[in-house]
Amino acid sequence: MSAPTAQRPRLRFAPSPTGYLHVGGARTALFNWLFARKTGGTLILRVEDTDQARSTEAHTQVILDGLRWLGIGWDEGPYFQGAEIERHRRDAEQILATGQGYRCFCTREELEAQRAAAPGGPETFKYDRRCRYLAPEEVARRVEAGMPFVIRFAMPDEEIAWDDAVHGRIVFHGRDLDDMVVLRSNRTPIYNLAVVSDDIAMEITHVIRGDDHISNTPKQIALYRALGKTPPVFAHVPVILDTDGKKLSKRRGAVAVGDYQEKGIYPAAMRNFLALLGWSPGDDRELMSDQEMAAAFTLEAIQKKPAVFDLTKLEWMNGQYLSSLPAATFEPEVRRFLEERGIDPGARDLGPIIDAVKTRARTVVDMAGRVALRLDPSRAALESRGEALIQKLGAAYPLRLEWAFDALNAVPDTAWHADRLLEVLTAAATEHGVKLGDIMQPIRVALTGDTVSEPANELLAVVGRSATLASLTRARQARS
RNA sequence: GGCCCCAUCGUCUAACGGUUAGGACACCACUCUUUCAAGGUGGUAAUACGGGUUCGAUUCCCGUUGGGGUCACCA
Repeated sequence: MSAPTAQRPRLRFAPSPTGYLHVGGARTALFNWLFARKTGGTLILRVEDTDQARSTEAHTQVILDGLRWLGIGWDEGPYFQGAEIERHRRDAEQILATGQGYRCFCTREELEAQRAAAPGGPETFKYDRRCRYLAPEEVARRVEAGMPFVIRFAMPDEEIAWDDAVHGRIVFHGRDLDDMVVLRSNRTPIYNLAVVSDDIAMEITHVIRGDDHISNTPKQIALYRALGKTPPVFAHVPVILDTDGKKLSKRRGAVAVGDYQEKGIYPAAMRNFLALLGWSPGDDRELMSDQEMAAAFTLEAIQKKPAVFDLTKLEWMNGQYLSSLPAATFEPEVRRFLEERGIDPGARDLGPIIDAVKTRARTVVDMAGRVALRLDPSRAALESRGEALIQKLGAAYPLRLEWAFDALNAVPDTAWHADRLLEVLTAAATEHGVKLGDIMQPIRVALTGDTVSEPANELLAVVGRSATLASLTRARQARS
């Protein structure tokens, strides 16, 4: 019962607008996107908003924005499931009309009572199918009397199996499955029916979705059969776990893609990292472009087991992107961050500063922070990563800053460039009988509050003469 | 509890019967730069357990253990 592989695959990503865009969902979208690009297929975005209670317009926006930020585009949509209720209803009626479904008059209260009284606990409750065998006259009488009813699907007592593209063959049996409701008493469709109805209407050929849908799949396959249609290829991708092996949760870390945007993760790095979470090209490549990933992508190469989200590796990978891309790539984003911090770089060209710091930055936020420090070193007081060095040096710290000050003070503004500054500082170190590093490192700490930066002479060149001298004076006085 | 899925270094993974079990992050060491990083080189570190099948199992089968998913008039 393999899928109808049409010439061009048709994929869909179908989020529910009941919250933010989860990184797991983002990765599912990414896999769909890569597969579509690999095969020349069409990716459709479908918003599954049939849960009126929880779906909101705002959530829909957040999800679309997240996808756009990540750089995952779609070819059709967004379509809204809620707009297709009439078709869902028709499909439910067809199931009823062909004898594959039945009216159930049991009330929620009755069902709840039965569930509560289930011997093995509420989790073990299965509907006893009492309405399935109601006499036709009785059904007619109740309908006549205006009794409310739902339409249930009569689950066939047969094997339901499929060849999952990532898991291989998965086998269920109809006897283990409930006679699920497909149409509520208020005539609105239940999820599984809506999904199947939509996937049929959209001629979806490949359903790539989360692992948590595995148990829905046999139910949906049964519905395809009932509607006389062939099911698509299914590919169930595993979930993403937190460092402690638990499901990624809001409490422990960032789960929404918006969180990563705020952290200063670069979208291409995020795509690269997410793709490698549960998938690999089969060789040792890690830093890959979208084109390379799409070319190497196959459903079969997706990992069966859940992957742990390693933020450290994401940041490493992000750093790789930051240092290899031109400064102009990040300038708009850096300006945005500066603005948020109330820093106005004016007309100054940020390019050279970004180039100076990008090798050492792991996130765009980190990068922007370093840029801010070079624009105005007086902010260094806010940093404290150089504290250990200052403690270690003790009285030598202000002394070395004094040497640096004297040497630099003699350099005229017109000669204030990296090469000249290196000569001057080297001479000063020699004169006082210390290593160059012994004078460079205190300068670095005094200006940035950090022990890590570009070469100190380059740093000074970017910061400028007056700001440098002012900073050295301030740092010295603070410590003497 | 029923049904289903899963199991290689701490983490992401490669090896789809024969490898000294490879790569990456992290960590450690060395190296380069008369400075910190970055880079380069090297190192520590894994096939959950027990049975089979086979000349030979990370790989195939069964079981155990351990994780996970799911069981609504939610999606």
